[in-house]
Amino acid sequence: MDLESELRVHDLRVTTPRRLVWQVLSESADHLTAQSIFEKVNAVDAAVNRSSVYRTLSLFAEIGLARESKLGEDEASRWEPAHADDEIHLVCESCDSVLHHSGDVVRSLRSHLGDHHDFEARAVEIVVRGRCATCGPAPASESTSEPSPAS
Amino acid sequence: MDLESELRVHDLRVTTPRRLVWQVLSESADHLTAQSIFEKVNAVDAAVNRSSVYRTLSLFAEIGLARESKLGEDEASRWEPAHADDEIHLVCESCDSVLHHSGDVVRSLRSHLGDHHDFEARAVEIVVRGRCATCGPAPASESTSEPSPAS
DNA sequence: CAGCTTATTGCGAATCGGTCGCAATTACCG
DNA sequence: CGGTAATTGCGACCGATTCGCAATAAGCTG
Repeated sequence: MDLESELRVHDLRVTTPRRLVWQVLSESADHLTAQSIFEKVNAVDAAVNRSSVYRTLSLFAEIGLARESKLGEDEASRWEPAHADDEIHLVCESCDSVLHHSGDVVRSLRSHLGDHHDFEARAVEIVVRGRCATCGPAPASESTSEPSPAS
Repeated sequence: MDLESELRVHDLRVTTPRRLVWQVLSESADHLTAQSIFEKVNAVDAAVNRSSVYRTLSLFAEIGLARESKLGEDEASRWEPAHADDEIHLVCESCDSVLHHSGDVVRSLRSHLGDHHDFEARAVEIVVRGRCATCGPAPASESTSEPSPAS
């Protein structure tokens, strides 16, 4: 996806903060916090301010380049390049990894709500917290901790 | 549900803040913010502090009396008496009402993730934003009028 | 390239939801 | 009626995010 043209389409200027934020965002596979994006950007160009990063991120969200999601029960927002809307987040509480899953859940939920409950779904947000395949199928009956707990 | 016994089961003391918070929480049908709960509680007994309300709410969440959810994209957490886990929130962006919906979505999502993806779901959170039945099935192509913003 | 206009930035202060440390209370047990 | 640990009230604190405003610079236009 081309940042420049995407910005131009919306009559927005191509600036250093925007270029850098986009670079960081699209290069990282992970779900980053605004803070860590700021740090990465700042490491490249110390002149870029935190506010600009925040402003740029919400701008990107508006024009559909980025997506914000609150994954942790408490934590700050996480950012990622925009995806298809039908993505749900699987957050592993053991290793903190975040998987994407796109199935027909969202689609069928949408139509179910529309058909039977007259509710027109616009945005569907699904976050599932649990344990991923790598961290073992079942949490030991007691110790609720990392894959290699110090017993 | 009986607050006193529920607290006693967990070796917790029955105090004024806890009694009042529970009263407010269970009497209101709505999804309240900690702030508004504090205000209501405070109106009854001005001696109750904000911190206590926060502490009480998270305590209630821990012992399964209350449930916290982030409904708005940005807003503060909302609180409600605990429900079955299989509840999803339908937030109407036109009238701001919040409906509950319990279907097998959650259940089937759980088993699907478990069966096909080795992901053991613990907590499933689904928030659907859109338009409720009352606010009209389809948003007029332009005028985003609010039929009856209420509750 | 120089000049102009105005979108965007940097800066720092402000806001806001929520948490914390600690001394004063107070619920509950005997 | 104590004794004692759980809980509270208080106020300072925190981290994420936002805001106002003057300075800067992107993108014309000539």
